[in-house]
Amino acid sequence: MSSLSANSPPSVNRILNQLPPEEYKRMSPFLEPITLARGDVLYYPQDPVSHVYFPNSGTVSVVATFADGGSVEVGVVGNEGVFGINVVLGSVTTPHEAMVQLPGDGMRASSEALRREFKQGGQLQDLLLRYTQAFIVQISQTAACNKVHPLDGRLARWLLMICDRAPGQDLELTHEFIAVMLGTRRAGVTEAAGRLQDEGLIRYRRGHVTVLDRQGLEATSCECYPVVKKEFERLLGSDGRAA
Amino acid sequence: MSSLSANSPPSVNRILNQLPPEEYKRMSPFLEPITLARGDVLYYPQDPVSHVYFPNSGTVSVVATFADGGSVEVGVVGNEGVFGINVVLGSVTTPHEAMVQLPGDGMRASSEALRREFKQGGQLQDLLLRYTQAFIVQISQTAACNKVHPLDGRLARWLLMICDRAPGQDLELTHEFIAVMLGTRRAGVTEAAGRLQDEGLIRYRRGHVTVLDRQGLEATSCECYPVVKKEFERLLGSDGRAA
DNA sequence: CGTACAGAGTACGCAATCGTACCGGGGGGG
DNA sequence: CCCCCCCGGTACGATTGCGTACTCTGTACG
Repeated sequence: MSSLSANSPPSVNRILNQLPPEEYKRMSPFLEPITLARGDVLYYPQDPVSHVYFPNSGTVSVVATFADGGSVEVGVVGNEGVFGINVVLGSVTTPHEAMVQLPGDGMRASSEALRREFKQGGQLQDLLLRYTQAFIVQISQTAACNKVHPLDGRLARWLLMICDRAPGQDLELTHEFIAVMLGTRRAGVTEAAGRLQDEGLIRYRRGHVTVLDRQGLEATSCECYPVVKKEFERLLGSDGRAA
Repeated sequence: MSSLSANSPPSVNRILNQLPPEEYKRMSPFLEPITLARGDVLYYPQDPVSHVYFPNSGTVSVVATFADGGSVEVGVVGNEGVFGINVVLGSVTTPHEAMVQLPGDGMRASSEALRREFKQGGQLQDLLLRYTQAFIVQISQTAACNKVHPLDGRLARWLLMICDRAPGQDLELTHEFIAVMLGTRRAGVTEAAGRLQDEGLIRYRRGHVTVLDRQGLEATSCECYPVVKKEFERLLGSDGRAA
């Protein structure tokens, strides 16, 4: 696995990992380890964001929620990034929700500490801004994708994105949960996932999805997957993981 | 019209307008006036962005394009913002296209000059980052909206967003053009626009759309319009325009 | 060992939108 | 002045996905 490449040991947050020693030292008093448990809601819409999260493993979904109870994922954060950039951009709240999708762990920093360090203008600023740009591309592509691409391709793309941010090929996911993320019916996911399984690309059973044929999935996925992946690699360094 | 409010004279870019005099003075040698003509493409996907655009009037659409020729708008920039933030975030290219939707004018700065001034960490940095956050919210909400909201509501929302950034109520827009922005069929826009017209909310004729009943449009629009608008007002100041 | 329940399979009619195509009118250019 | 073409109205079947609802089956728990 390329996950052992120098740039990105597995289970280490890649932004923190790329900080020069002295910057990391400055920040470390304000960093505390945390665990991310499945389904944890880090923030509800309009909640003040008191801490910024740097996952080491697991994934966090950024989700837009609607008055009628509907919801759609707009972005995913794994160990390649950070949740809470809004605080360095100038706002302690966002209208979106952040919830843990795949469990894992990570570090978090208080918003004030991070903002203070950001203002220093060092490497951290640079990394956070580059990540912001990559994240914007991810959201933008999702916006377009949600409109024009049919479910099968979007499901394949979503599984790949999650898989890129997960330690193995086996993902603990239910159709129900995937449906919430993709903004469709649970039954719709069952149908689409069934088709992917028939083609031998994935296998699933009661709350588990296993990726069997990564290349096949990429072929089924809509073109949005490579677009975003390439941008992440270009902006945050390519090492085959979480890109 | 509230467009005469102190913070935001009509036809002045609100980011440049909020700069302290000395910062504006530092930048002014690198600013040049430009006109934005309908249909101009400021940048094609993957083109290096040599200049950052600050519209005074008119609107610029950020559009995602697909291999099959399809396209969807992911965001709009008017005099409340800037096109090209990606260069200060760390990348001279984006995978998206920027095209002029409503003609107007504005200023542009060379990417290097802007990046240099941004690094100074003054008010410009603050303004650009806050705008970035607002823009992220706009894109995110669009991502979700594109998936779950029917065309009528999305069309109403889109017209309101454009109207907020236009000097008057009369917009030079064809159904064809709107269809490209919303990522639907031209015929679909004709049908939806017909319904809005039947309800007396808008009137249109050969390339012109006039907003007759703003409040009615807001009532028909999906909930995404107020969500984004409030964020823009909160982050960039409220003056009733371009928010 | 039994039961309760979450997760998944499936089916039905329906609504929205698609892709396409053809038509008519208005207005600008030759 | 006329013609052409851009713009908009409309129609058609096809498709995708929705809402709902009923069923079945692992599996966790008592």
